[in-house]
Amino acid sequence: MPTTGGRSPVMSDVAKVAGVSHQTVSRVVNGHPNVREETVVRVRRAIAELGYQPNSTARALVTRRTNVLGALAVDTTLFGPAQTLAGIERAAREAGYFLSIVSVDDLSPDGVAEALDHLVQQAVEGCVAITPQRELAHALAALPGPRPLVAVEGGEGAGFPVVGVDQEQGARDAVRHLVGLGHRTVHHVAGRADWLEAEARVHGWREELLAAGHVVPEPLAGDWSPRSGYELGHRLAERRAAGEEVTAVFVANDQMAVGVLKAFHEVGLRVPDDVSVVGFDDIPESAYLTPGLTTVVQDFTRVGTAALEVLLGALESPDHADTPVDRTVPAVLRVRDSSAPPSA
Amino acid sequence: MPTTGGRSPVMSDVAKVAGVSHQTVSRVVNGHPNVREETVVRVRRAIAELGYQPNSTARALVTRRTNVLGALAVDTTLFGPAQTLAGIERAAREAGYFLSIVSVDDLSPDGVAEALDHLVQQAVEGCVAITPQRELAHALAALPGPRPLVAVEGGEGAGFPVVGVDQEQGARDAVRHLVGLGHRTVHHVAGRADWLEAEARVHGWREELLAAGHVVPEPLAGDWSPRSGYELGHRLAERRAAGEEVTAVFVANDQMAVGVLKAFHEVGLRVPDDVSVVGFDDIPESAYLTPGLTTVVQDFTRVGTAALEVLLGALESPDHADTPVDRTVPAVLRVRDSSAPPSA
DNA sequence: CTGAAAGCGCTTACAG
DNA sequence: CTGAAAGCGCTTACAG
Repeated sequence: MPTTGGRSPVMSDVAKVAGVSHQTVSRVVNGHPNVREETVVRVRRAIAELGYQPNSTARALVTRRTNVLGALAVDTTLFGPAQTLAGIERAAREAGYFLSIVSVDDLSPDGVAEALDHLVQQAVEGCVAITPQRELAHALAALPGPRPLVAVEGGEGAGFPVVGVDQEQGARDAVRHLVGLGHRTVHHVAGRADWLEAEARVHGWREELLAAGHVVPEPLAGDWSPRSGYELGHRLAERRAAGEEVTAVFVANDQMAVGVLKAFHEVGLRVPDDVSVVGFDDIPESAYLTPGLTTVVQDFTRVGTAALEVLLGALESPDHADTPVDRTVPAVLRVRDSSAPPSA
Repeated sequence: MPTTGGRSPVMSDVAKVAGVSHQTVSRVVNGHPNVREETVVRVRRAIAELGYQPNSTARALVTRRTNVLGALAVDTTLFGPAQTLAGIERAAREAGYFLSIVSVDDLSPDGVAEALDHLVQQAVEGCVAITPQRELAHALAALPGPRPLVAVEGGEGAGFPVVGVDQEQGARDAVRHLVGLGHRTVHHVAGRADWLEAEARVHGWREELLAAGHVVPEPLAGDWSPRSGYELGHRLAERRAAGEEVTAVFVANDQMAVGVLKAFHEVGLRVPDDVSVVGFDDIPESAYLTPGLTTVVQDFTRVGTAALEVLLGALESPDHADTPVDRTVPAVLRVRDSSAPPSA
């Protein structure tokens, strides 16, 4: 068996064993036509014999293509971002790309700049950014960074394509469902005020209520956490106890809905008999809460896939980078047991 | 302003502007000593002026260091793996490395081999593998792949360091808590049989029960999902209705515990009055379930950090790569409202 | 169908 | 303290 003296084999080692030049090895490795079948076989055999692995760094240097895509994630600890990231990863791998991730903990301009720099240093060919916060989306637009870039759930009009779930439509569907059940108004426990998704859901909720000719109560500002849902649930219960008409609540995510449910349970408010509750996200637990939570499903996998599709498109035809692509994934209402007509 | 005619500036462009050789630019970029202060200033200025970014690919080719670490993840959609990955990412970034992730959907030897190959192709300098399934851990040990490698929650004795939470101790603590409350036995809803963590929790549960001189009931095999918890919860309720003594249940994760809680609620079994329930993981929802779930906390962030520490150690001293550094992060019982003494 | 030459953008000795 | 030379492992024209 041929040896390379301890170091890992390079292309010319394979060439030597196969009795050809290293260019021919390169042709075989890259599947070029115009190589004699017999030569291909000989080279293949030499490759297998030596356990040769092409050096991707050397290839990248000359082709100027690193084959790596970047993902800028905000908090992969949250359900949505984690799901989306998984979808992106899978789509990237299937497209033959490597995926390098960097999460940004620090949302200050400096923090974001540093994260972007991390990606640029790595010479990613493109990047998808999960940018749910308004601040982040703006920083991204202003800063130099990897291009092309597509944003997930970021704000529109920032100069790059945006892919995301139709938050407003999802919120409207939730409210319409509740209104259709006969509720005369719907309260809202909102997500973090600095998140664009929270804003869009507030907007959809308000618009739908207005369209139905109903009163729009003051929304309660949460932070996505079960704890905030719990606290605001108690706040709503107090309002109800004080005489306000609280018969239906649209909660901006399922985790907060868990807290709302607990608060209502503690004060003896029955769901859905006394108050209906609708969430957003459809986390795995939602169907198995008591009662099963009516919610708005976001298909994060599809968002991830769509984001990568748009990115790949921009990579292939940089000129058409602003071609209109299908960037919005519909949200789907899933009715379970936590919503019902108001009791008479 | 100097131009580079459209292409991005390279080291020799900077050299020209600064009036030095490109080697001197290299010295400045890499912070080498023995460069005249005035020269440093000139070079720095030229770098800023041109917006020069060193080409990491070219550097990697000659230094043979890519500065990228790999992460092999199994299902980043699950709570634990996602958290761990986030911890690894942060630790890698702080150590100055890039992190490339590849998730493996297909657990067959071929699927795992492909995922490993993806990492090898990328010339990662090291890799951490989140390998909760027995099969995956074994495949990893048998297959060629990136080295050094550290496994998270993988099986011991596979030839590489393993970092993880002490599952068995966590399970024992949960059971001891329940037994200490006065329960004469504790039932168990287990996780997926092919997961090492599920196995370790079963083992800890059994050992503790045995140590306390109690009967060990047949465990019920779930799959981590709320749905399986729900179905098995009903199974347990039936057993109880049939006269079996079911007063305490240790559920292998919180998501299944959610399902168990729902099942018990449906048949009118009160928690903790009739049956105590203890989970595992401490997902964000757990404190806000009804009742608040007693559970075993896993510090995934710490696991991720520890994994990277071990990997970095192996990178620095390859000779001591097999030093026994199997690191174990303790699990911590968090008592809430779902566990209480058995009713008389 | 195949090989000799050049070069991708750096770093590492080696001189001076 | 600084520069000329060589080379990392590939791919891309260019010949033949």
